Amino acid sequence: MGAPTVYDVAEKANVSIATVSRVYRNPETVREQTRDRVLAAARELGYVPSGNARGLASRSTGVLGLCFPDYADPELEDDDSEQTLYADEITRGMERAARRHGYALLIAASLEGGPESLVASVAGRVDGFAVLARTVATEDLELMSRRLPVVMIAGPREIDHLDHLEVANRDGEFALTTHLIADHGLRRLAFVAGGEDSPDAQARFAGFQQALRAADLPVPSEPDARGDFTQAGGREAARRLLERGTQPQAMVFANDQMAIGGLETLERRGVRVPADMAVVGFDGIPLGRVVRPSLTTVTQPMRRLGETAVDLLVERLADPDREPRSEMLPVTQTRRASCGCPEPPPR
Amino acid sequence: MGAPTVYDVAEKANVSIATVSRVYRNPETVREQTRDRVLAAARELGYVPSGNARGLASRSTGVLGLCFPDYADPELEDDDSEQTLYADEITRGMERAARRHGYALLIAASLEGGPESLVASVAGRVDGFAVLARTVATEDLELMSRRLPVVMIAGPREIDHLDHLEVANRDGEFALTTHLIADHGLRRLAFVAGGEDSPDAQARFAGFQQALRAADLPVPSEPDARGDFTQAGGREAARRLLERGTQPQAMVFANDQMAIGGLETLERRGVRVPADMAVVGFDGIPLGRVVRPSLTTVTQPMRRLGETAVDLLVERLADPDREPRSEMLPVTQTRRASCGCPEPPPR
DNA sequence: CCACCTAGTGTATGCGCTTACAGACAGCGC
DNA sequence: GCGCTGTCTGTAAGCGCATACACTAGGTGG
Repeated sequence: MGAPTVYDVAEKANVSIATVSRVYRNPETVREQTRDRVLAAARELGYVPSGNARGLASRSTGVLGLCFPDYADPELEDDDSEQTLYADEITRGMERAARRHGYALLIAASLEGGPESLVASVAGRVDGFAVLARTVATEDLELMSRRLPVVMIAGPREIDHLDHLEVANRDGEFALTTHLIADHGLRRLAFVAGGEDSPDAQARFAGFQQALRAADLPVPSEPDARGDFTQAGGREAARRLLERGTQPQAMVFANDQMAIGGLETLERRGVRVPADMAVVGFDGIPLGRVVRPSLTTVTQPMRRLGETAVDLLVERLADPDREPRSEMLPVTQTRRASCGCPEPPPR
Repeated sequence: MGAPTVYDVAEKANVSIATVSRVYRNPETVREQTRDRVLAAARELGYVPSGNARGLASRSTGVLGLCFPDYADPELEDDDSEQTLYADEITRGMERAARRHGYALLIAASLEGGPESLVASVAGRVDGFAVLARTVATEDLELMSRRLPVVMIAGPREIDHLDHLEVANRDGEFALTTHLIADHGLRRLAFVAGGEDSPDAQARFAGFQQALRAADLPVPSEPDARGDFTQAGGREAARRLLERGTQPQAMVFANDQMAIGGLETLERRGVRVPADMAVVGFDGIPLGRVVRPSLTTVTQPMRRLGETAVDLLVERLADPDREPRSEMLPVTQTRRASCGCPEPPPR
């Protein structure tokens, strides 16, 4: 029953446990002949080093953690796919980068069970972790960051000694809006915001405003409509915008899901896109490539977000006293048909 | 620098380390007053139990692992979304179930670095793990399964003492094909297979054959075309099928991505779907709901797959001598427009 | 030929926790 | 009053490994 340990291997290979350990930690310090004997014994016994013991002795776990929001309610399905995708792609990026650095990745969705259990389930098991958005209560973050490196991804920068990572929401929306104005000659643009408190949506709106200002167009102080980041929200917002007195020439949605919902409403109302109405989103989800007309959007570097998060953690692990860093990742513009640009080839 | 330990807390709370430990493991065995004192001290010190030490002492890590294929090549983008989605949804399901059972989830994509590193990075860190598809080399599986519970998800059952989990590929394809024949009166059906060695695709083809046989239609011994599970593969396969002498009335694709590629080809060639050609897929990816015509398919219970995997692991952890189990999860049919059924309402 | 290194290995300690086991102390019935 | 029970807490022995340090054997240069 009991799994084989260094002792078993040492005995079988006629060496001491220290040598067995060295074979795994610093193979170059062990004579080749001895090393082979140990590895043979290990293989024969089915020995695998215990991560626990190793971690305890070397006071490091070799594991990085990621806390992300648990949108994955069984009821929800497609409308949450942006959010899960968001998390999934970041997870993937982190996993790759972590592995490259020799770490494994522990993931933990939040909510349910309270933050207490989240913190407990992650902290003490990892060497450092990343927090996606506002997943973890501030006080817990405070607590944890006293113990180990924490990097905040796309979340509020409430704790200023944490490393921090975000995407250029504002710049991206500025550039995209400017594209509509400058390249397509549009003047009446409506902005559909997301959740009230989403810093992402706020930054995007700011970029939108900035673009109007730069073009000497009237700058609204509030978004023209508000959705909740879902397709349904986008459908509804588009409906309301169509019912206003003077219709806009373009709808700028704070994310792709809403934009796609907006396209549905427009199609049903017989409004031609992009001829009568330009539509753009934000995020760059795969769906945007498939809907008709295909969606012009700002593509976020999700995977790089995850990779960079790991890089920051690894850096800090190497140098705990390094100054906290804040990085902003650039976004790219994806011009497709819904803004009036030509449909890109099918690849 | 050193993080606070039980000793620090014990000293501050004027108790022994055993009591501190008990406060966390078996709170009910500690007098309330003592417990509060300990918790207060812990909070003040910022104490969090070390997972390593805990695991070592109690010989269990409280962590479950998941190994999945690393499709996430930076080059690939949308065409791999089915596969990543597959893995992501299962991951999500596992994460939820694991948390429900009090476990955390460690994930590890394979490839790159060889199986050695995969095994090493996961085993010895977890109490058990799930393997998605043919992610792990058989010999490593053999090795690992001697040490801890392993459940194989949707992979070959090469090792018969492992718990095993799959979806009803054959039944699902049988039912869907039968729907085309019985409800839509189609007689000439073509099957587009996936990768040569995919057991999933094979089972689906078997279901397809079975349906033809049941309807007294000629049963092909080989798929009519073969793709590689990508949209591009589907486009190409559809093209070849159209160039054959007698065209089929329906194309049955082994997965949704290929089916969507097929739709593209058909649209470009002016073949009306479903009037001139029915198209069905398999998987139930979100894209299928959005493409026009919307895709009829067999929906896999991805998330439940993950949840069930965890259930199996937890069961086996509780009773290591239990007989190995093999479960087959049912699939559901999703009838949309591409087979000739009416377009479902937009939700 | 001896002091001195170097490469390779062994010994012993401790990482921070869990958990038998033992002890202390109060309440209880006889 | 005594033993007994039950409740609460402390003592101590590891869990499986990493690693500082000690040690050995074989060079090396003087």
